[in-house]
Order: sequence, then structure tokens, then C-alpha cells
Amino acid sequence: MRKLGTRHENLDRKVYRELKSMIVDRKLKPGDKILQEKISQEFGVSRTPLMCALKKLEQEKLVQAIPRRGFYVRRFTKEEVLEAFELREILEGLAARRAAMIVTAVQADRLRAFFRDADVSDNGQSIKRYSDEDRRFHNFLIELGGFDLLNDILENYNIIAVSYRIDVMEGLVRHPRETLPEHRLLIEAIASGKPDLAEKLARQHFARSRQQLLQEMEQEKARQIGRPAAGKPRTFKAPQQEQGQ
Amino acid sequence: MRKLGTRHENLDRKVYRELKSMIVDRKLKPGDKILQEKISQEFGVSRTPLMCALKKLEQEKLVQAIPRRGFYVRRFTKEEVLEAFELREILEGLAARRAAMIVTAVQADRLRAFFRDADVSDNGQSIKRYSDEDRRFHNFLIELGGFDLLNDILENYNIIAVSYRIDVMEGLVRHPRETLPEHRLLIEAIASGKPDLAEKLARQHFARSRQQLLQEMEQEKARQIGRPAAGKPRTFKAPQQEQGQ
DNA sequence: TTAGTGTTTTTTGCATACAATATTCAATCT
DNA sequence: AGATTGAATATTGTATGCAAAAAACACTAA
Repeated sequence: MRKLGTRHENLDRKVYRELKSMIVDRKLKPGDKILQEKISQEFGVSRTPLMCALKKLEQEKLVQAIPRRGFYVRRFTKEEVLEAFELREILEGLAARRAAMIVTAVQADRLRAFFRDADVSDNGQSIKRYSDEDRRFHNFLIELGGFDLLNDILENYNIIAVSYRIDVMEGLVRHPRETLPEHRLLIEAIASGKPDLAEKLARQHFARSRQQLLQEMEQEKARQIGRPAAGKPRTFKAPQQEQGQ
Repeated sequence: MRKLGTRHENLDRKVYRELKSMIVDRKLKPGDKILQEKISQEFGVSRTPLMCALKKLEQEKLVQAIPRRGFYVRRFTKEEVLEAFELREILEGLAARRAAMIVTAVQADRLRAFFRDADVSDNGQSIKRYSDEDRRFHNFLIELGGFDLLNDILENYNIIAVSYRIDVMEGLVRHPRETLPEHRLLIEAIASGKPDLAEKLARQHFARSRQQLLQEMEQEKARQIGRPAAGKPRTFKAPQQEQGQ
């Protein structure tokens, strides 16, 4: 009998996961410098696996590496969030189509359980719960598509996570009251095996959010022009977003 | 005056690039074990940056890591190639649409220069040249779309490279004679700023290749069933493709 | 004050060292 | 012979050490 899997997990993987969730959960904030010595002590590992984890996160664009200077938690621009939505529109559209084509009865049941007793009231608690379920739902949808590569891409690029980087309503672009019926229609389309409809609904869902986002961005821009210099030009801990490599 | 960029490039990046091109160029073949000591000596660096580079390549799925056993050059399955095409269909479709919307006159000229004097004869030399131009064309198309995230994803996941992993005609699925007119139509649609048409043509282009590929796979399968045990069950250097984690 | 300079302290990037685990291979037993 | 055990060897994963670069600090001169 061969012990195939080797359940050993390398340290850099653990550190990677830990660090990633710290970033996603905002325990490390955008612009923060990542002090290797500090973090590695905190995690009880040496700098070697931490370094490795950081390089992986760099590839995913969660952190920005500046040679000889260090790693910083990355700040996403509005444009990037918008791009993420644009990608999700087509990618999740595709996932929805495929999901509808290959969904099993059991999966359909699990799908229908989403948002079954959703609470669309306005208090923070409910919004948070809805937002969480929203994420779970979209993740499950991707999974249902059975598209390994796609799954991986969305995960590794945090495309979904990035989409929740809006500063209002727990990252939701539109109010649950507005999205709930869309979610329910989409669920039904997939569960009852209607690929064309599923894709159309999924895309519509994102297109609307994107439009809303775009509109907000325009408004914000207009406001900024109206009241230009909002205080002194602040100095950040973080280096200027010199994006490129 | 501040020396902003810091033109220093870390070793792991160099190693990463070097290694990647070795894999893409088949100097390291699928299934090969990557001997860290050997490679690091060959590159004149220690194992630390090599390790880092390998972990990055693992994330991109170019190599497979098995804890405590090592790194192996990954083997792509037909299914993965097919998935790559499916993704390219929608992603490049989107890129083509956006390209058509924002293309400048200069870019249009550069675009029209592609395949200008393409040679569609049957000899290996010509096929190779066409295949190379095909890659360059598609890369340029993505670039034109001006979609940073998308650009990055296609690059990092080697989605385009993977697509050329077919064993015939320098990785081309269909003969230049067949694809050349499609390329020309697509070029014209983008260059003359017709988003809808461009997207439609781009998708059609891939849909056809995908169909062709699918057909070949079916044929192959049929052949395999007709003549089942083709020799003894070979033993490979590589571990059995136990893909997942 | 502010700008500029030299010095100290931190931090990074990498090589190396070492323990833990795999692998190989020879010796032994059926 | 073929299977099984156990030592010898190789390889991996990680910690540590160190030189070079960057940042922080202190001091001087305008």
C-alpha cells in the first residue's frame, strides 16, 4: 500500500493562506508595509517560507513588491474593481451556462437552498449576512460550472474578493432587495437546466451592478471637481502607486 | 533627483523567466523531474531563489509540486487544452470588442500589417512562421483590448501557450488556409472600429478551432477503443497525474 | 528653520547549513 | 528467484547568517 497523498503541508502554504485571509479581512490594510521580521515571528516561522508566500501573493496582485524595499498590501483602484466586474460578467455567465448544462438533482437542491430565507431589511447585520451568502452563492456557482481552470483563475486572482472592495454595504454594489429576485431567477434557470437563460441572467446581474458602479464613480468624480483640494496633499506610508514593474 | 524604479531585478524573477521559457520551449519536457541542485548550479544561483521561482510556476500550473518529493514539469491534458480554448473564446472575444472600441489609427495600421504577406503553403517552414505570427497577433489583440487584468491572467496562466500544445502543425489546430481569411476579417473589423462584429468574429474563430479539436479527440478515442492495449502499461519517471491537492 | 551630509540602524536578498524525509541499494530471509 | 529489512545516500523544507541596500537619525552649515 502506498501512502500517496503525503498529507504534509509546507509552511509556505500555511503562511500564504493565513496572510491572504488577513489581507482579505482587512487585518492588514491597503498601503501597509509588511514587515517580514515581525510577521514571521508572529507566525512562528522563519522568513524563508514567508518570503515565498509573499511572492505568490504578489503574483495574485494582493501585495506589491518593490525590490530592495519590501512588500506592501496593495490598493485596488476603482478601475480594477470595474475590470473585475467586467470579467465576472462573462466568466460567471459562462459558468452559469455550463452549470445549467450539467447540474445534478442534488446540486439543484443545494442551489435552491441559497437565499431561501433571505432577509432584505436594512440593518447592518442583515446586510452582512446577505453579503456573505452572496459570496458563497457565487463561489458555488463557479464550482458548479465544473471548469477547473476558470475556478482557479477566479480564485487566484481574487476576482470575486476584489469585487467586494466597494466601501459601502459590506461590499455590495446594489441593495439585496434589488438583487434577491435576480438571484432567485438565476438559481431557477440553472436548477431547471436552461443554459441560455442562465447565462443571460447571470450577465444581466453583473451588467447592472457594473452600471451602478460606473454611475457612482461618475458622481464621485463630479463631486471631486466641484470641491477640488480636499485638504493638504497627504503623505502616505505607502509609496506612490507606481503600478508597473 | 530620485532613482525611482530601482532597476534591480531579483534573482528569483530571472530564474522564473528562464525556467518558464525552458518549459514552454520544451527544453524541459512534461514529466521531467526538476533537480534543484542541478538547475541551480546551471543557473549559478542557490536553491533559495530557484525554489521561489518554482513555487510561482506551480501557481501557474506549469509545474506540479509534490511535497517532500519535488517539482515535475506538468503534463496538460486534452481537457485542459480544450478548456483553454473555451476561455479564449470569450476572453479574446471581449478583448476584440474593446479593441475595436478604442483602437487608434496607428494601432489599426499595425494591426493591418499582421498576415499581410502570409504564406499558406504546406511546408514546415511556412507553417512555423504562420504559427509564430498567430501567437504574436493574438497577443497584440489582447494588448489592444487595454484590459490589464485580462492581459495578466492570460499571460500568467499561459492560456495562450497551452493552446498551442497540440501535437500537429506547430500547435495550430487548423490549417493557415482556413484561418487566414478569418484573421483578415477580424483585423478589418477591429481596425475599422466595429465592436459587435469583432467580438462575433473572434468568437467564431475559436469556436471553430474548438470544434475541430473536439472532433479530433473523439476520433482518437474511437481509435483507441478499436485497438485497446497498445503495448505494456508503461512506467514513467513522472508520478501518476494525481492532479488535485 | 531648512537643506545637505555622514553615520547608525533596519531590512532585504541570497547563500548556506541542517534536520527530516525519501530513495537507493545491499544484505537477509523465505 | 522474489520479497523484506535496514543501512547509506540524496533531496527537500526551513532556519540562520551575512553582505548590500535603504531608511532613519544626527549633525552641521546656510
